Amino acid sequence: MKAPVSELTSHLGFWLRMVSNHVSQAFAAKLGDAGVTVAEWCLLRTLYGKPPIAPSAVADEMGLTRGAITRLADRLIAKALIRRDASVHDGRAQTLALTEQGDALVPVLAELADRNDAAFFAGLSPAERDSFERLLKRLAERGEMSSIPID
Amino acid sequence: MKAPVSELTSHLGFWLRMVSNHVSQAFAAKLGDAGVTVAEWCLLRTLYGKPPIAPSAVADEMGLTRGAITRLADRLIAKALIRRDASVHDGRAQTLALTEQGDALVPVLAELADRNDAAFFAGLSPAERDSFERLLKRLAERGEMSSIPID
DNA sequence: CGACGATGGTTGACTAGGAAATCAAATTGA
DNA sequence: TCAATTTGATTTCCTAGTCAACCATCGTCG
Repeated sequence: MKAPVSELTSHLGFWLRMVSNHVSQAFAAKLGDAGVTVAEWCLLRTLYGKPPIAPSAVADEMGLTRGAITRLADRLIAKALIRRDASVHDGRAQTLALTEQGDALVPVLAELADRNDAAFFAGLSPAERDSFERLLKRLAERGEMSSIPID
Repeated sequence: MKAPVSELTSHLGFWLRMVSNHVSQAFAAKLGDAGVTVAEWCLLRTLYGKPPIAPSAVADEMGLTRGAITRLADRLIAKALIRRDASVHDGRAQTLALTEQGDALVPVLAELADRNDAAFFAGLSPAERDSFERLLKRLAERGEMSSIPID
């Protein structure tokens, strides 16, 4: 007697991904209206309220490669939302920082993020939301997850 | 007095994505050892135990475009795991079906999926896992999510 | 002091997906 | 019946990542 092959839907990971994708796609659509992608938002938010920071540090924080940060930064520079300057101390190094426009945009996008999150989890009671958050954070901690999730 | 701009980490969606990405990446690595991607696994599992099915139906089920299915199928055909045949009834239509090798591989990959899921959620008690699943399914139902989540 | 390995960043080749144009076959209707 | 529309699938072009090769500069040590 052979065990049946498990369904895709029999895994918690399946439902996790399903819900996660929908939340992100809804958020991506809202951000899209504002002319930025999710990755761009993450970079903007990462730079917000901090002194200029090295691309390599951003790469570590966001869990992307340096090459990805170079290109991501290129796009945001083209949109005049961030600035790239040569480091004073190190001829190889660069720093990334928000422009005034970028700085002004972050609160607007943060508001979108707040609303997206609220809308999606409105179906849960406060107690359920709390429980959900606790479980997610426990899984994150246990799995030693740290970098900002992009895709 | 201005409200502070919310942190990335202040959103449930952030933690959801974080955990979801780690589960998927761990699974992707395991599948990678077996020579397939997550999307390929989803397609293989979708074809398993069914009569030959149209690419367009697969696209709907998996939530990918038809173009994506064409290419995904191309890759799996190159690996001799699936077969594409012209429909008898309709000169435009094709059907996709597992080859013998594909059929034999699915249970192996399903086992990987089972183990990946079990390992990741081992940190939760049965009651917690149950609660987590219930919440995810409620969110999925409420958000009218149906297609298989790929990325 | 000067060569040489390490480090910071960029670039090229590749992968995987989406949107829209395209092609061929089927269906519809005047 | 046959022209027009619709439908199934593929293809082209674009976006956004990775990996690995590369370039320049820094720091070290002989």
